[in-house]
Amino acid sequence: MISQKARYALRALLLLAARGGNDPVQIAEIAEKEKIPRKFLEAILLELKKTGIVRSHRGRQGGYSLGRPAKDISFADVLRVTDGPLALSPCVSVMAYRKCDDCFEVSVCAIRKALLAARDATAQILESRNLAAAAQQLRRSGAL
Amino acid sequence: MISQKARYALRALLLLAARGGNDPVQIAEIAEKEKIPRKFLEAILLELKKTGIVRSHRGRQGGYSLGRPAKDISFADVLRVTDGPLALSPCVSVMAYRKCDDCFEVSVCAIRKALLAARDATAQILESRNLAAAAQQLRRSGAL
DNA sequence: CCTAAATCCTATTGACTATGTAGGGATTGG
DNA sequence: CCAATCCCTACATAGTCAATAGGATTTAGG
Repeated sequence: MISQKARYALRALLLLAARGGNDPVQIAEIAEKEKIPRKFLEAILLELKKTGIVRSHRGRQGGYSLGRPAKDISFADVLRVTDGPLALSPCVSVMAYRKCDDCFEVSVCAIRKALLAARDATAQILESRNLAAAAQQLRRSGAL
Repeated sequence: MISQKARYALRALLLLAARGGNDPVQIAEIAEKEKIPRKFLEAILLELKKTGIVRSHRGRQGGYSLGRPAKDISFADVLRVTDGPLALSPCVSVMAYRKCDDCFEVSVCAIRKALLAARDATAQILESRNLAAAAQQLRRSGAL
């Protein structure tokens, strides 16, 4: 299951994507529109900023906007920031490989082979879904 | 990421599958061979038993054996017991559907559409991998 | 029938994580 | 300058994960 943090992040980013424009949107506004606890959202946006997914503008009239075109921000990008690797095991993670603590021999691990196939399937989907497409979908269904 | 519990469960089940035979294997033996904390393994096997994945024999000369043919026990079956639904969100779970707490309208949720595709891809893989195939793989590579 | 060996069951513990809150520091537009 | 805004650190609370403890129940075999 994805975390609540991930849901909040995705909702906030979809709002930014829907705005499209370049003027920053303030935390307070996002929090209110998306019913996200303000201080928690603050922390989430800060993390997203560190990875370049969003950009911030400080001071009066400040706020957040997307760090790159919405079509270049995938669901996988976001989930990796909020929830860590997509993989079901460190030994099948592409972005953050690590041997399992109790694995005696990676190359012959039958569990690993299955989890690797699962990771590839998940990553293929989540990397192909981006904010632009999702926002457009919402627009078409009249939800925005 | 899957839980440690899931790893232990899969390893224990692979051992049972490799034995093939019908005579029960005792907790103590599985724990020692697979380096699993004995009491923890006890709890895991108990859970697996409740869902029919394994069968137990009490009393002297007791122990555990697979509850059905190894080829009919998928990785998905096991992970659902130890780690809950495969889905990344309750609203895309087939085995345990539930509306997300803060979802205003399921039918137009753009997040849901992506997570649903991810679930289908993962489930397709994990339901197709079973203990018999995994055990055979181990046998071929000389790990058993 | 008695006992040893095994599973079954409930409760508890310690460490860690998830979700949020509090308070103030740093920056910048007007 | 000052007020609005993001930035940062610390803390709180509840829940989950991994493991342990201790005994109750069942059964094979003498």
